[in-house]
Amino acid sequence: MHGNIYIYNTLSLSKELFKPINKDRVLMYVCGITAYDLSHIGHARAYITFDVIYRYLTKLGYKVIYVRNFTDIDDKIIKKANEENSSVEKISSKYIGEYQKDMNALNVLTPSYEPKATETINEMISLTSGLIEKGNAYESNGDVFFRVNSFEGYGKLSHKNIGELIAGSRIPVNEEKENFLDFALWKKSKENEPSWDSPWGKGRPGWHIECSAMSMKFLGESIDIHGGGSDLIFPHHENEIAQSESYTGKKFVNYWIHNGFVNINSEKMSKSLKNFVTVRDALDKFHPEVLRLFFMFTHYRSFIDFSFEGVESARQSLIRLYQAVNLYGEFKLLINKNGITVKDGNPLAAGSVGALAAENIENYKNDFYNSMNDDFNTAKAISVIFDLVRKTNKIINDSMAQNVIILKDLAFLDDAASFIKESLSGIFGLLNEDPGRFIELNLMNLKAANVKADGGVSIGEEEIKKLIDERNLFRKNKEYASADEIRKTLLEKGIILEDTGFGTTYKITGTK
RNA sequence: GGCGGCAUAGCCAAGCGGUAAGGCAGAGGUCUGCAAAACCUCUAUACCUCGGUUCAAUUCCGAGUGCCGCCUCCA
Repeated sequence: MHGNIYIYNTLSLSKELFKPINKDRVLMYVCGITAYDLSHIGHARAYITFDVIYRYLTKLGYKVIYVRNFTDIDDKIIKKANEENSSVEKISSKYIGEYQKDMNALNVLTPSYEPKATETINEMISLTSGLIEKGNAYESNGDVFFRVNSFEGYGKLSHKNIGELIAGSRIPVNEEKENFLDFALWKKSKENEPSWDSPWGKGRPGWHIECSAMSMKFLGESIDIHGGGSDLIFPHHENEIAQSESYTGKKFVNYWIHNGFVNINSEKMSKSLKNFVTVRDALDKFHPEVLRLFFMFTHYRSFIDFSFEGVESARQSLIRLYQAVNLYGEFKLLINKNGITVKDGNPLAAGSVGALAAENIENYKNDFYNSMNDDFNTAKAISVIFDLVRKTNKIINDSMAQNVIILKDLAFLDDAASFIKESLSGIFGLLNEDPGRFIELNLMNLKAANVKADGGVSIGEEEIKKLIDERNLFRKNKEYASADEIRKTLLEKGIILEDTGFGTTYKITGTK
């Protein structure tokens, strides 16, 4: 364990010391998707946010039981099924599948449980019955509504005043309801809609009741963390509290965590504005780790503007991280080949090899964990990693220049490398690719982006290699004019040459 | 109208009482025949405005301005 965690709780609008109900275990529930369409990057941000929280708490040693549900019965799904002449079951299972593909691609870990609403109907019915018995709900012509006035704490999460809500309402009054704020726990089903038998006739569950039912079924009556997008605060989460606490008489959730929204070019992302970006589209243009890093550069509660420039910036940053890992790998290889002398002893003169030997990896670790403990401040935690990267790059460069490294620096380097790996990979879900391959692919993309990816290349690998050999012969003989001529010829065919310490490599950029 | 949030360098973004993290871009340098890549170094003297509290405010309080979200399905 690394210190105390403080979490911003929507209930109190402030950061609170995190104390799980059971000190070794965390019960966490996150509202999942309604399966009727492809997921967009807003979903990606939400689930990456909670993925990092899940990974981090697990890393700290907590046994985290994480539930993330699927809403597979709902008005929108029914509408979509009708439009496509399909069935609710087919539509929901299709989009659940698509969602899982997206989450896997984004390296979002699978929660402990992923229940579907339709698998929890019995629990919802008994919850609803119980609420009627207690006087917190009433049946009205086949529908069952929650009586908002029966729950004293209504509004405590969204910090709303019920009286003002009524005053400001423009919603047409539903005649079946006693009060316009009352919300449906059970809906009488219409013709050709999926339905289940209930004490109130055939019907289907309302939306809010499912999360209470699933949360209680898998995690119990009181849990530690409940999360979701900030748009769910009202009315969804407010309603969950009302029905759950009325039913159990216990506090439903101790810490409410809500992530901020994703905007597109400073505008709210919405279907009516047609500025939706699906996860699919984003992954088409960017590596999943780039997207993860992009989100983690901003605190999870802030809104984030999704722009090409922003993600591009994150991509360059990720390359820098991979370059550092790569540099370290090459350096270790050099040491193994005895290209660098490892010597014991004290740091040499200030400013040269060993001047950094006093660095202690623990300082960086503490900074990192303190940042994460402060309401999961990934942006700050990442800055610590970048500091470390600069430090290790410098040590390696200095050592390579003098072909010598002292033991203390080497030890620091090894510790730093494993810490970078464990934090970025384990907690942030990054750096899971082979560094060399990642760098090559991404630098290639960078160039290709300026030319058009489909540029025709009218030259084979054999010929390229032959020309490279010819050119290197010219270079060896210092006949640079001829050497440059070959480079130019290849460039015209869409091939860029790069002379590295390991020989000449080439990249295909296309010619258009 | 009610509730909540945000305003920090060219761009993005942390910090939130003791004098400005990090990333991208940019500029120098190292390396290289040249180039590319990489690495290093540098890059904020009114932190939206005006008041107030304080020895000290970007950081707290008040007012203002400008954005944004929720109040209706929504991650």
